[in-house]
Amino acid sequence: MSDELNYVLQARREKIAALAALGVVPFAYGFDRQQFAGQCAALLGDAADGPVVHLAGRVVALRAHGKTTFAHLGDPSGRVQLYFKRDVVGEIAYAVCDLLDLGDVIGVRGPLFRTRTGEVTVRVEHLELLAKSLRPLPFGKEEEVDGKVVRHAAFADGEQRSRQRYADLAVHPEVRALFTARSRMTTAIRGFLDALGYLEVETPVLQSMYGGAAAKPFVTQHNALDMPLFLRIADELYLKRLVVGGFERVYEIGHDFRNEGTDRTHNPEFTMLEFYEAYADYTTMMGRVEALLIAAAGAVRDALTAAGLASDAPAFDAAVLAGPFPRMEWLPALSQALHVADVTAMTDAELKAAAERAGVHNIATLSRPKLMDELFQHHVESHIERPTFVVDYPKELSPLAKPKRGNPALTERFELFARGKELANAFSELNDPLDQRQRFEVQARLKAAGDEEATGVDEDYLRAMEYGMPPMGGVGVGLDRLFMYLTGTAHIRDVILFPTMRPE
RNA sequence: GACCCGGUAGCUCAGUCGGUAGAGCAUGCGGCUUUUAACCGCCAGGUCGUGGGUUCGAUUCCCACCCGGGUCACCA
Repeated sequence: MSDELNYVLQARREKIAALAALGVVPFAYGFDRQQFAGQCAALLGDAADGPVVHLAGRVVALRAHGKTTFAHLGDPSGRVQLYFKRDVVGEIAYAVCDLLDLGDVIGVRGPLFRTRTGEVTVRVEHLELLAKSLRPLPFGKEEEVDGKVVRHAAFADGEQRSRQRYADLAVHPEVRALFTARSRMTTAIRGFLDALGYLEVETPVLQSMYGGAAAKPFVTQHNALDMPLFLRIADELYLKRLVVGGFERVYEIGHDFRNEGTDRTHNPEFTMLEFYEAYADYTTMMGRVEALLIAAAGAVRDALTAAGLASDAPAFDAAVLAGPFPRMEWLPALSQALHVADVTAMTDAELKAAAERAGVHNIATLSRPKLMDELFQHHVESHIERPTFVVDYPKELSPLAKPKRGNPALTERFELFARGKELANAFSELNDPLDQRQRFEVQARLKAAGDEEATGVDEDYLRAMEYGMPPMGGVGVGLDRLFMYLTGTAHIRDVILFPTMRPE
């Protein structure tokens, strides 16, 4: 998009001069707003005439009829019609009205009344231009059909809507409502954890050693210290240090960064919730996750309902979200899906043949547990529709989880799935520093062998653990994906205000 | 990273089997003092993503690149 002034932009700039000739400054310092558009209907009630209102907002529709003009003013509460009549506002103000454009930010004052067609309207007596719009916002025209708003020639280019989210938001109230719902969801999650005595903390984004997950990091450089720093790929190791320190229930909501490709479920920076609770095991955490999800869904449902956006998305599905969520054991579920008595009894050749049929790639390079994991993803995970806990993962797939009591081949780990996607991942956390050191060393060897996602030995973390780390349960929840699930949104870019994109 | 699709006016799109492009809305001008996808009339508006190539001539065909989307790979 060029910044050269085309005829449209030029015309708006010329209006600045015309306004100056009328003695009007096109950019104000403030306005004494006393009501919102959404209140007007109630203020007028059934009467033909109502009280004077002071409103501010953006001109979202404009219809000039010579010596009268109709417009709609949009503000955070909704929109209301404005009626400008030359005999009422006066010559000067009407001249200003004639210079109004779609998108201008204005303040108005005047009494409410009802038009011939019954619409609640402000009979504008006083008009203030608060910010002249010098660039046309991509408003579509709207009409009401059977009570529903139909938008014509709307701003539809997904790329531009993401790049210019300010314009997307300005012309699409329902997009504002969606992001409002996201904010309410986060608030509800904070409230849920705070009520349980959790402490919200902040841990480093810039780390000299990254860990807590397997992912390629972003690297940056600290000039004064002359050293490389990594953007965190997980919060986990710092939060668990805090449990050692005596903060027994901690959580953090923040961005993690992973240097990977983008697609409909991946953005290089994304919002992660992690929470850790001393003396809890994964069973306790399962209950926490279930209650947290229900609380989050309630907040999303309430916010969307308030905006008139009730739908059939999962947040509105009482049956799905009532709990308790079904539980499914990893090994028996896989055995059942493969129609065998015990998947662990299958030979390597049988597993590979099954993987072949499932369309798994690079089968030759995969270990037995990885093959089984691929089969699990293909045959089980992708078919899970309603929120379901998958419990007790094989040890090889869960390097950070404690062995399962009574069956050391498994770990005390669960993941929550819905609509075929992972929503949460949790364990009874490993708190044995000797075991932890061995696992770090395995990672270090992988890293030395060229594995870009492996991490090194975090000596400081081991030192913390050696001081004595209480047993604890820990959970990670990707909030972008949780919100996507609850709202039925297909693309992560549609739930992130400013998704990562190449520059134009 | 591979493959497929797309990029034309401010917005939404059409089109040119190769002869420098159209519509609706928006903008500008004129008319209209209760309209609501307001209406009526007139005008203007485009390096057809960028750079090369073929050609008398390229927005159209070819190549490369840029940006986006989709599928796959990757993402324990």
